Parts: sequence; C-alpha cells; structure tokens
Amino acid sequence: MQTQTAERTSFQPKGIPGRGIQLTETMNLPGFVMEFARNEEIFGEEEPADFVYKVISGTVRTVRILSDGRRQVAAFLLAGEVFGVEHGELHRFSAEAVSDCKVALVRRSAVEKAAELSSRAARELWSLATCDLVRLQDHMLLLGRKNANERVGAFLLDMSQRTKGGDTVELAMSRTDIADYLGLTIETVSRTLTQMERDRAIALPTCRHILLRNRAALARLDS
Amino acid sequence: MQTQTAERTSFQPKGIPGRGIQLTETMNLPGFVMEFARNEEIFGEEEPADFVYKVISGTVRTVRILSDGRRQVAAFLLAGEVFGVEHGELHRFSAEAVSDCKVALVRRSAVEKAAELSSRAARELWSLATCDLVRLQDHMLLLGRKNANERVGAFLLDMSQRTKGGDTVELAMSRTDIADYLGLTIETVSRTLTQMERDRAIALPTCRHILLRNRAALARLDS
DNA sequence: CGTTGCATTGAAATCCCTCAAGCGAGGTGG
DNA sequence: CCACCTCGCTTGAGGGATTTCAATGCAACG
Repeated sequence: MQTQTAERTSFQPKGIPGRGIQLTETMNLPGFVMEFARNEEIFGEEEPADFVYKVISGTVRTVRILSDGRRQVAAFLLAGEVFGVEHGELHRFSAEAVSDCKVALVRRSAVEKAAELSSRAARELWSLATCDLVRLQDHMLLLGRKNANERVGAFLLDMSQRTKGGDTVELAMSRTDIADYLGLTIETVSRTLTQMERDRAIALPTCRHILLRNRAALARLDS
Repeated sequence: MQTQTAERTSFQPKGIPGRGIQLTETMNLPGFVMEFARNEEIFGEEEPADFVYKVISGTVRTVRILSDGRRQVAAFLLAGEVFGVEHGELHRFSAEAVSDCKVALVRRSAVEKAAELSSRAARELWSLATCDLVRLQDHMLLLGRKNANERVGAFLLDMSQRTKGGDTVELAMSRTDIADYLGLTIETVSRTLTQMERDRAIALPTCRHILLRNRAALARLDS
C-alpha cells in the first residue's frame, strides 16, 4: 500500500515548472505535475497540508483508517477534480493513487494568496469546499440508511455519470476500494454485483468493466 | 413534525432589526432573530437558500429524508454554530428545531457581499465550510465502519465536548434523533446505552441526562 | 507451470433490525 | 385526585441482512 514517497520530499517539479496549473476556472497558479504509481501514497494523514492537488489523469482515493485497520474511502477523485484542501495545517486523511495517475500540485500558500487578492478566486475556493459538502452529505445518507443493493446501485450510477461513458462503466478501483467506499465488505459488493447481473440490471464482461443494462432498476433503489 | 412555517413567509424581524449578527469572528452583518418551537421546521429541503443561519440558543438538526421515510440526521447544531450555507440556490437538506430555540438569520446576499469586499470575511466563510467537511468526514467513518457501541460512544464524547458540561451530558434530542444521526435504530441506541450503564461506563439518571463515568471505556471504542 | 493478487462463491455466525409488549412521566378532563 | 391517554423510552424474542471464515476460480506474470 505505502510505497516510497521519498521522492516527494525533494519537491522537484516533474512537469513543466512555473507553467500555470488551472486549479479552478479563474485560478491559474504556478505549480507542477507529479506521477504516482498504482497504490502509491500521494500524501498521508497528519502530514502538513502544504499543497492543493488536482487530478490530471487517473483516479485517486482519499482514505481514513482506524487503528485496527478498518478503512473508509472518503472519495474517489477523477480527472479534473481537486483534493487535499484542508481546514487546518495538517491533512485529515491520506490520498493514494487508485491507478497510475498524474496529479498537479499547487502550493497552498499560492492558493491562499490568490484568494486574498481576488474575490472571484476566494469564491471558487469556497465553491470547491461546498461541492465536497454536497457530495459528503449524499454519501452520509447512503452510509447511514441504505442497504447493500442501494449502495452499489448508487455507486454505479454515480460513476457512470462522472465518467460520462454512457452505459459503460470502467472501474479503476478494486472491489476492496468499492467496499471501503460503500461501508460494505468486498464479498457483499461482489455478491450484489453478481445478483444485479442475474437480474439483468447490469452485465459484467470483466470484473472492472460494467455495462448498465437497466438504469431504472438501479435508480429505483435510490430515493 | 412539520408545524406551521407560515410566519416565515412574512420575514418580520423578530429580534432587533438592523442590529448586527455576529456570524463569524469579523462578519457582523445585519439580520434578525427568530424563535422556533420544538420540532418546528426552520427551512425545508429544496427551498431557496436565501439566508444563512446561526444558532443563538437551543439545538437544531439538519435532516435528509428518503422517499420511503428513512431519515438521516446530518448534524446537530448547538448555540454559536452556523448552518444553512449552501453551494447552490436551494437547500440540500431541511433544518428543524430539536428544542425550542432562537436562530439568527442573515441574508445570503449580505454574506456574499461581505465576502466580496473583505478577504478576511471570505476566508472565514471558507473556514465554515471546511469545518463542516472535517466533521462530515469523521461522521462518514463512523457510519461506514463503526459498530453500535463505537457510534454511541463517539456521540456521547462529542456531545460532552461540545456542550462543555464536564462529565454531564444534557441531551436535547430524542432517541429517534440520535438513532437517525448514528445510522442505527432507536432500539439499538437504547440497548447500547443500557449496556453502557451496566458496564458502569455511564449513568442514566434520566433518559436525557447522561453522566460519563468512564471516558476511557467510551474512548477505547474509538480509533 | 507455479505463484500472486483479485474476485467469486458457499456456509455459518453475528450484529443489528423488526415486531411487539410493557413501562413511566406528563398532561387532560371528568 | 384519579383515570386515562399519549408519547417517548426500554426490553424481549425472533428474523434477516451482512459479515466472517474458508475454499475455489481465474487472469497476469515471471
């Protein structure tokens, strides 16, 4: 899970240094791009939150872990999405590469200065946070009150919408990641998907490649 | 549950109109105070989010409901806490008075203008959102990965800390509210509290009045 | 061709939910 | 004042959804 992050400590711009990173619509700030291999840690819990991150390509997960190893995936971040924005000085969760991916880093101080200078930037920064809030609230309802079928159904519909692949969903993440995101076990996720296939709601050409055959049936599980 | 909110539609300042509402440290904006009776709705899901709210006294809950009636309490807001800040034009959840309470209202437009004019205000507004994020992330871990004991234990410790009542916790909310907050049933909450009392971790002089006798035992349940 | 890392499947166990009854405090009316 | 009701909380018994434990399948890789 945690491979070396030693290279991080040197902070060598891996991309085009000084080139602007389009963090939000109007915030174009200096930064650099780094690549992370599958399962590599991007930052760890309790580490200083000196950067703000944006996924360029690939998929990232944010994770919280209990002392006994129980794990909760807080979010999956797809290309174009921003993460690592924190309230305090430290990260409250860790971030890891689900697949090999490219991530843009912008100094937090630069982001804060931009927000200081431009109310438009400040508003966009606030918008990032409140977008996250909306997502988290929905997810809280899912974790607190939905059963396994509803959780998996909502997950597939959400991924389908976000990846814009029509009825085809390419999952970058493993069953374990999905389970930890949905508050289930890997076995329950697997069984639920199998059952959905039997019910002709989906097709599973391969385990990472899912075809939505009956969105209505999946949506019916939702509120 | 939903008593009349008709009086809301007139928006008569109930407090000292024009007097500043201390929304955050530096944001002192014109607004007014309203009182809500126990279980009265403060605003509803899908209603225009024209105001930002701050609890003056009493306790408020924010709620999301599934079509079949399943309910998730997203948060309990205590005196001094701000709620109703939204990403879009509409509220994504409803807010109700847990107990009789006083709530200050500030026009959203006023808040946005303040954030426009002062980067300090903008930063504080952002801070409100990210504070919520931290809380929601913790709660997500609770809902996704903790068992009934851990959930109730964490809830008691959290309430104890926030109400600053030492080892005494006065619960403003019913078992139903607690259950819907923790993603459990009312019966499980009740049984868990009873068991904690048997284990001498807490005492229950009355059902709304809880004494923490062994914080370590409660905390041990946490990560 | 064995190994390794997921994913699937089955059987048994468990935790929590559901259903149902009882209890106690508070309010109301006779 | 007491009977009566209501509402919220507690308690019990039984059941069910999900987890746990264990085995198997399967594709990728050296």
